Amino acid sequence: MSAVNLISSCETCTRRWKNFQHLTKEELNLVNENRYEATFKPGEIILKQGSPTSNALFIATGMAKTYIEGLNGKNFIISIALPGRLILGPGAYVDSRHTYTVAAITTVQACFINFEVFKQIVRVNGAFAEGLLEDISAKSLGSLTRMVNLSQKKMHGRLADALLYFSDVVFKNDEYEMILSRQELGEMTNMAKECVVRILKELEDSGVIYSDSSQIKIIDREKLIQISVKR
Amino acid sequence: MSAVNLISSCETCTRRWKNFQHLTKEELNLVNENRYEATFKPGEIILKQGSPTSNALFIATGMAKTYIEGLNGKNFIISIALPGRLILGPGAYVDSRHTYTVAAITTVQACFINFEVFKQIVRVNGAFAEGLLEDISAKSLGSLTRMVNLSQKKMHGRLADALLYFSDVVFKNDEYEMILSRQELGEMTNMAKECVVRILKELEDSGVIYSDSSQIKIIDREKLIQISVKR
DNA sequence: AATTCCTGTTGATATATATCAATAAATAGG
DNA sequence: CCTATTTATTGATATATATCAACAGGAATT
Repeated sequence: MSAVNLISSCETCTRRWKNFQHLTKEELNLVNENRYEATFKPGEIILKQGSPTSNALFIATGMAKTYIEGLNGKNFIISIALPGRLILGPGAYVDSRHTYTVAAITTVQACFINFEVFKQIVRVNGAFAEGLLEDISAKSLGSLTRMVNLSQKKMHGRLADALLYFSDVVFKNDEYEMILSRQELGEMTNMAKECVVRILKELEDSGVIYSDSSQIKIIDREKLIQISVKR
Repeated sequence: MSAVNLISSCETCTRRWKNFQHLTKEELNLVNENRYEATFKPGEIILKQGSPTSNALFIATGMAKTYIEGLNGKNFIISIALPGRLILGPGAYVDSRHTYTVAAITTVQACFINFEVFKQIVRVNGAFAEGLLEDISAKSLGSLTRMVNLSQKKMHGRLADALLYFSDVVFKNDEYEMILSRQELGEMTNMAKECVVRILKELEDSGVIYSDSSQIKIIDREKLIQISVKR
């Protein structure tokens, strides 16, 4: 972890969380004075599940995975953490513990904001509080939808969902590098890695996607959406 | 639905949401002036998924089920709605639509609070906003935990979880009336109704619970918890 | 009381999915 | 550049779970 700040201030940061727009100059300064930066190498853990929520996290550059360490050491990948997004599990307002682990996938430049300061501003700034409520609500809605999808869809549909998530949310492109291993794709879609391999191959054989071990290209998006909805 | 209010005011209501303690007398009056009551018969729909979140809901007496209407008309039961709890899906702060349907199980006396008024108070009262954040966060954390449990546990563990939920959260008693049908228990634990029947029988045969079609009694709680954790 | 319509129950079977074992390919370290 | 280690792939098999079919029992309706 580097001790030198690469970002000069929150005020001028181009990748900052959208909700910071509701802060006064003084509040933004307060945030800026109570943040620190760190750089993580691929694979390194940025936040550990169960540790105290001393900080809210933001990613300036790079990508990370957020996951819950579940039963028998089996992980459950929740999302890909991206620049500009608040990374703060619901535990912050429940048991003051991080709900999930965050681990760097690429090199990650991270920004930590003191959570007590953050929380204090939430108390006095209604618009900021509402922005946080919107953020947490969106994530909560996402969890509910995902829970239903995981429960009611078969493997093909679940994997299609994951492929579309990378295309629509993570890379905003029909062609992208698959930054997760087959094992990890399984941890995201609740399937065994062998099944991930087999279904990716099926999707390729039927002309829906192109795939080699590290690259994915969505060729027939309509069909992929159909698979996502129907199975 | 009755037009007469059975509850005289929020100020004196003994079943009100805990977070109302942070409101000033004026704010509580404002809430009270912008609420209306209604009584629902078993089976009736109180809030419909997808409809506008014009109101936050509270239950004064009775019980309801909250569920998402998922794929192919298959429902997913989220929780049992109980008196004293805020019933407001995350959609309220995302797309202004109810995320799930709420249907009465018993006769339900419900209290509707105008959501715009509610939201306005959130903006100006920091402690109330924080209380709402805690409430929403607790539900979000619950969803995440549930998602992992549904994904990683086998049928026995999932059903054990449901039985413990009724005991610990809904009835606070080791013996209770099973207010859901086998079909609905399946919609809560993601299993076919036939499997619910079979596993309930197994649990009874092995002396963990007593069960007839409408009554459940937890006989060996330790063992039930063990099944919940291990399978 | 007869009828209808649910819900619950049971056994047989089909299907989805995980696990196991073996090998191939890719990657990291020396 | 070679070796060690992880990751990907494939086929065979085991397991978990859903579906189907048939019937029983209760509650509601006529």
